[in-house]
Amino acid sequence: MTSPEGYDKYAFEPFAVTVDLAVLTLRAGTLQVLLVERGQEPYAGRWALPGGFVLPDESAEEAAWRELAEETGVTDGSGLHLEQLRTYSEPGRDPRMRVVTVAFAALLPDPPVPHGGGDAAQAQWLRFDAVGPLAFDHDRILADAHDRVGAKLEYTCLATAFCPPEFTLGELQQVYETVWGTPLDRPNFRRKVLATPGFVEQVPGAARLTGGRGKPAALYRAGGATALHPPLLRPTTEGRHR
Amino acid sequence: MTSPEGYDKYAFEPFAVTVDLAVLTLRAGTLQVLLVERGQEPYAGRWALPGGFVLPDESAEEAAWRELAEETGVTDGSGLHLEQLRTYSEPGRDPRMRVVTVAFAALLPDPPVPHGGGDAAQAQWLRFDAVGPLAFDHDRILADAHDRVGAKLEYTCLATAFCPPEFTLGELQQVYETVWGTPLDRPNFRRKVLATPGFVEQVPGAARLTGGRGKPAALYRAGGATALHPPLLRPTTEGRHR
DNA sequence: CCATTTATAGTCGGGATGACTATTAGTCAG
DNA sequence: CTGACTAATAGTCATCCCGACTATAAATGG
Repeated sequence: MTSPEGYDKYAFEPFAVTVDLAVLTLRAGTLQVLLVERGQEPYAGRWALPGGFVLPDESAEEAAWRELAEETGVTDGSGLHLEQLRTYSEPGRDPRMRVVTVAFAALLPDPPVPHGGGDAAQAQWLRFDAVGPLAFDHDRILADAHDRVGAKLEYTCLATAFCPPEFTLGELQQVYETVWGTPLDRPNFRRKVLATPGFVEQVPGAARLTGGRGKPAALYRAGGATALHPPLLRPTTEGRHR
Repeated sequence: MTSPEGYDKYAFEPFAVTVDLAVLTLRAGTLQVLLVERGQEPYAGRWALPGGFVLPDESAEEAAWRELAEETGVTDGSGLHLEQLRTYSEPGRDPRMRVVTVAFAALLPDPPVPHGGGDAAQAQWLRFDAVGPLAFDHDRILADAHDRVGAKLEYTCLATAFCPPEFTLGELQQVYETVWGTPLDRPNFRRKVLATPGFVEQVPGAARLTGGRGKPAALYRAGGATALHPPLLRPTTEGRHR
């Protein structure tokens, strides 16, 4: 029997606890992931999610923020989304020893962080759809992160976490299209977003030319809302969602 | 630096890893939680979520199933929903030592499990809305479980996990009303559920009188679908969702 | 100055949903 | 037996959301 009351009477096995980060961003219209190349066995030469041990005096969340700063160089977490995904604890997931990992998903706007800011190993942005098999169970973690982000786009304002502080509705739409892998109708997307109170608010006078061509677009910033009601559902493909 | 590559070179702190279970059921039209009374400090005499250590050779999921069986006496997990919630790892959450807990939410149909089936301490069903302050951070875990279940009712078929194998639409509606704490319009609920392919399927000839009074209701069982498209949103209260 | 590109405005029909009303089929009290 | 009461089921109706589409505006580059 293993009741938590029995700390003194019953043995328990200590585990190593780590965090693993699925750091996602949108670069040049593609979804990209921050990965590090492993130098040692097991899985030497393979790509892996950045991560590390949880220190004795910090929570998994704090460890995740710390690792994120170490790998990307981000110093202020403002406008940056970090969210716990789930915990992976299969006994054999690390061949060396028993490691329980708390996985996080992090979302960054495009231009920032030239990565490798600190002493950390060379972290690299790779295209999400081009990552080969990763080390450990990181394929699974990354897939779960993608699923979660895709689902949360439907019913939260999460998409703005991929955007710089000011953005056009076209850029916001690109977030949805890229993560979901589906084209969306522009006028309908616009109508929906603007009809959701608190999703975005227009920056008064400003306008930006997306790349030079076409009519200049109005600039928006994230509004105060966090949830979308009703949700912005992706085109019906029948039966999704975990 | 705390790279996972440095197992041999860098120290890490071993943690105790536990699972905690928010076991929910619907009894007599109320949401109830399975709790155990603590006999020892800290929090002696307080109610706590059932849980225990993860054993060396099992995953957190396996530990959760084992604990669930120990506390409730359920032997087959069929028609029983167990889902990982998130992991709580704040350094001070257990005053005795560093304990990282992986929390789960479990959903059971009403009549089963007279609880305390085995050797475990006296597990008791308590009304969800009447639980006092719980031990450790279990209030938070329980609240998170309730939020999660409420949200998943909107876009999954999870509600059937609270129902016996065969149930009436009235009973299914009661699940929604009890968890959400909102009354729903009966004809509209019915229309919505029946219009969602795979949510429920009718049991051919059967009918049951809910309690004796009123017109007998047709019996249904859970269909093959897991997701609801479009979702069954709760009455607009503006701004929910985590 | 015309083709191209992108943003924005607006239209139209169908479907889902909220608010109701009506009917059916039982139990229970007298 | 009969009439209240209860609960399930059927149906109506207006509104709003949404997908599909057309049209216009404002910029660029030949």
